[in-house]
Amino acid sequence: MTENLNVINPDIPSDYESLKARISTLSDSMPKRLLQCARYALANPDRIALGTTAEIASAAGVQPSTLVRFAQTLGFDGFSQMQQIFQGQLVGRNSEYTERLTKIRESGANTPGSILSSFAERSKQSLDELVRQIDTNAMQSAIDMLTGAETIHLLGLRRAYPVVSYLHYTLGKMGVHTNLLEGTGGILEERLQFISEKDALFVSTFSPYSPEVVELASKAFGRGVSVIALTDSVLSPIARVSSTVLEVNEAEHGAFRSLSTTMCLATSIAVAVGDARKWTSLS
Amino acid sequence: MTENLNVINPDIPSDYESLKARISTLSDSMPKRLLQCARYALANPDRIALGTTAEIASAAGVQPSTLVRFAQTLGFDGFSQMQQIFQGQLVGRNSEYTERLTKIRESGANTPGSILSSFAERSKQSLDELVRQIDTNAMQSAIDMLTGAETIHLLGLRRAYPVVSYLHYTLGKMGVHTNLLEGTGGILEERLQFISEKDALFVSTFSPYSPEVVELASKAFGRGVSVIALTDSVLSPIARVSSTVLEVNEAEHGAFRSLSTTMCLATSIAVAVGDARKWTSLS
DNA sequence: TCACAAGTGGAATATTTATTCAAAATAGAA
DNA sequence: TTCTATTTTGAATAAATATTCCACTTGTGA
Repeated sequence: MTENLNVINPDIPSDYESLKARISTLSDSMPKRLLQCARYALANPDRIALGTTAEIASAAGVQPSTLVRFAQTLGFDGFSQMQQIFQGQLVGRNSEYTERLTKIRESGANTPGSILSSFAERSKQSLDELVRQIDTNAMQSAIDMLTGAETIHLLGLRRAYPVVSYLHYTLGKMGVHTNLLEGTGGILEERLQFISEKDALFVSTFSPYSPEVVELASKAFGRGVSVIALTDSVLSPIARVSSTVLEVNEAEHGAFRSLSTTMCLATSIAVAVGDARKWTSLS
Repeated sequence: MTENLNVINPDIPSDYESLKARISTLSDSMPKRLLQCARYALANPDRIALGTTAEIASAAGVQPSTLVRFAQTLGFDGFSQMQQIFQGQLVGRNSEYTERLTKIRESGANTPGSILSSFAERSKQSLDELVRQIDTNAMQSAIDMLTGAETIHLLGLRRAYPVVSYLHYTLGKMGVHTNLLEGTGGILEERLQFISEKDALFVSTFSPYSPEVVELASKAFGRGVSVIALTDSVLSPIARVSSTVLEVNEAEHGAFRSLSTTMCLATSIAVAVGDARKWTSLS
């Protein structure tokens, strides 16, 4: 490991922006090969972040040792230390959120305001991730299935219940025929007979997954019903018994998870389905 | 370098999506530690991309060698080969993401992606607003009332129902005694008698406000019960009949509103109350 | 309960990777 | 040109990292 001195050494750029600034200042007085490094680094930051000295050096047309000298010229101990800055940049957008979060955490204890800010920050982060990671094909096929269904059956217990009850409300308001499956155990099982193959089953469950929900979905799926699952991981047991899986990583604060992101996705789906139904019913 | 064989070996996932699919398929037959790796990898892909076996292993609570076995189970030669897939994902996404966003904005059409990103964008704005505009005094007094209450009665219909049902679940999980008021009209009215003055009533309603909710809150308030209202405007009829008002401006897309922001606030309150109760019950 | 298979931990090893260093090359000044 | 100060090179070295291997543990079916 590197010395602790570095942490307080003001000569070491601590983020990508200041590193870029440093490079541009020093580039005037740089000899040929170091300039070559500078150009390459600014043009291919991703490669610096992920590559090894050997790979990068050969791509930039210099020696590995030159790369080390380059990093040292900029104030770093060596190449590895500089590389971390490039890696931080690659992780990208998240850095601004984590920065604000540490500020919130530093600023003090569990005041209502700080809890709220923390949840809000994480929710925003989580929303970004949602848009970035969403499988639009899966989303489209979910919407198609829900649009084509005669009745949409909705199933979700515990934390997932608010999600499906909101879908029930929203879809209902748009004139889509929905059926909210409630109750547990045997009562729930009995509902299965009312789900026809022309229908769709929208099911949601999060870790720790409700066994009764998975089981009912599994039986419906086995009978040929379109099953759309909204869950938190592809490892979810529901993933194996559904036609389409929508994955969402919910924001959390300590051990507690909000529903912000999940609700955003659910609402979007409801609106898309409502929209699609409107067009098909008009024709 | 690895053997060329790997390039044509169909058993090796070549991109992040197929890797995820592979993990999902094989996770059934995975023993404890490998499952642990699988979960960690899916939850922290960035760390897999950038970390060393030692770092990742300790973060995931396994041995470095287990990480290697995990990669081999998925068909890779070793950890390093698997890591490349995660790195590829990391590089691709930033550029892809912005690219996708501009495409969505340009097209303007109501594709699933555009609806989702619009909701997500507005939700983020709305969350910012929430943190900025929240009346922390009101929030604190709401938390105090809910903490001091013997039983917390929860009331909300239509769009507000998911909010209170989520509070019901979350508070319940923290050991807080709650009572979710359901039904409409006369049935609802009858519940009033079970609300004691030592209790608190958490009520939520949004425009167009449910008359039955306002009426029940009004009666409870008249009888001296602490009423905490979560609504969308200080002009809400519920504001005049409650001890504390929490206001939230929800994100909307066209005529449709999400519940992201409201859920964020509700969760924060639940966590704060759970926290406060823990301390008071300990003393 | 036993025997056997499967899985796991962690030290030992092999490999890769960063870094150093001294010799060689280059550029600049007189 | 010659001398000196810089810069570069690339092999040598040190550090780190991934991977293997085997003793040990855990689980399983008879």
